Amino acid sequence: MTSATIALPRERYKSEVRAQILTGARQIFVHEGYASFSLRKLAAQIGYSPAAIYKHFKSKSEIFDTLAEESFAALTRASSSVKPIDGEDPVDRLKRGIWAYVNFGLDNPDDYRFAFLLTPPGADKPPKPRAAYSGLRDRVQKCIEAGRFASGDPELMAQSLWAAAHGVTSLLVQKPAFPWVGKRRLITRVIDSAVGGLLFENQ
Amino acid sequence: MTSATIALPRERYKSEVRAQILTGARQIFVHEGYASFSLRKLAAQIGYSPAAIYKHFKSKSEIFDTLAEESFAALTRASSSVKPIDGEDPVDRLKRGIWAYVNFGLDNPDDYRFAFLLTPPGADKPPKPRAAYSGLRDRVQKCIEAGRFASGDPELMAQSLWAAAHGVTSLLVQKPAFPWVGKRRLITRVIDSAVGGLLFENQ
DNA sequence: ATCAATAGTGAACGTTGTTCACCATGTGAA
DNA sequence: TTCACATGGTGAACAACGTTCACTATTGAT
Repeated sequence: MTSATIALPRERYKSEVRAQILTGARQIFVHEGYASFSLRKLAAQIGYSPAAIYKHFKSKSEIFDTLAEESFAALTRASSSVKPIDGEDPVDRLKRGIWAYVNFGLDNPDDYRFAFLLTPPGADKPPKPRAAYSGLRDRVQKCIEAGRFASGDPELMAQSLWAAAHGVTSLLVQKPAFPWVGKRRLITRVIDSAVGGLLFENQ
Repeated sequence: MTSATIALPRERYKSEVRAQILTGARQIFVHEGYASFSLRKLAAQIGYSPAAIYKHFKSKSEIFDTLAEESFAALTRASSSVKPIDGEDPVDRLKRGIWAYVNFGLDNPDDYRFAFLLTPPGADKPPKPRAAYSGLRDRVQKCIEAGRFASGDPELMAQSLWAAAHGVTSLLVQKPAFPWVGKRRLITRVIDSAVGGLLFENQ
C-alpha cells in the first residue's frame, strides 16, 4: 500500500480507489473516446499498475457496466427531477420531463452512449425493472386521471413515449453530422406527436 | 497466389476475395458477436493470412464501415420496397413502409446494430445524403398532396417519423430482456402517434 | 522473354486484457 | 506485544490483437 494518507479505514479506502477508477475511466472515455480506452491507460492515469484494477473490478467490462448503470441512473434522474409547477397541466409537465430527458442526452452524449448504445458482449444485461422509468409512468397516470389522456394501459403509453424520446436523442447523438432539419424543431415535432397521440381528443 | 481456380481474370478475382472477406466478417459477427470478432479469426475462416486482408481493406474499421453501409442500404431498401396497393390511402402506405422498416430491424438485429449502434471511433461518418430516406420523404409528400397531412416541411415530418421508428426498433433490438409491454402493441402505438401527429385533423 | 504490378506469405512490432507469484501493510486474536 | 491472516499493491509474463514489413510468386502487357 503506497498511499501516503494515514489511518484511512480499510473499507473506506477501498471504496475511494474504486471511485478513482470510475472517474478516471470516465475522463478517458470523454476526452479520448471509447475506442482508445485501455486498462493500462486508466492505470497510468490514476497512478496504479494495471493489475491493481483487478482487485476492485473483475474485468474491463465490469467497469464498463458500472459506468453504464451510473449513466442510466443520471439520465432518469435528470428527467424525473423536473419540478412541478403549481396548477400546471399534467400534459405540459409530462412534456417538460421528456424534454429534460432529451436535453440530458444531448448535453451528455457520452452518458447516453453508455446507457444505450454500447452493450459490449451480446449479453442481455440485467433488465433494470420498470423502476427505471417509473417517473414517466406516474406522470402518464396523472394525465389519464385528469382526463387528458384516453384511458388505457399507462405502461404502454410510457414505453411509447420513451421510444420516441430515445429515437430522437440517439439519432442526434449518434449521427451529429447528418443534415438534421433543426434540433429544436425536430424534438418538438417528435414529442408533440408522441404525446398528442395519447390525448383524449385524438381518441 | 494459391487459388486453385484457373484463369479467373485478375480484377474479378480480387472483387471475389473482397466479397469473401465481407461475408466471412458478417458470419463471425452474427454467430460470435461483435466483441469476439478479430481480423485473425476472419483470416482463418476464409483461409488466408491476416496480412492478406490488407490488400483489400486498409484497416479493420474499413471492413466495418463497409458492412455498416451495406446494412444501412438493406434497411432502407426493405422499407422502400413495400409495394403500393392500388387506390390505397397514402397514409396507410406510409405506415406500411414504417412497419417494414421496424420489422427489418427486428428480423435482422445485427444489421440494425451495424447501421446505427456501432460507431467505433468518435468519427462523424460521411453523412449519407438525404437519399437515405428519400422514399420516406416522398411518401410523406404524397400524404401532404392528398390533403391528409397538414401542409408543412416534409423533411421535418420525415425525420420525425424516422426518429420514432428508430426509437422503438433500437430499444427492442438493444434491450430485448426488458419487460416490454408487447412488441406489436408498442410498435403500433408509436407509429400511430408519430403519423397521427401529422394528420390534418390534428392540425 | 522480360518485366512491372500485385495478391499472397511469415515474421515481427507494439499494445491489449488478464493472470500469476509475490510483497507489504493494516487488523484482530492470542 | 506478537503473530497470523487477509488483502491492496507490484512486476513479469501470457496469449491474442491490429498492423507493417520484406519478401515471393503469379499475372498480364510489352
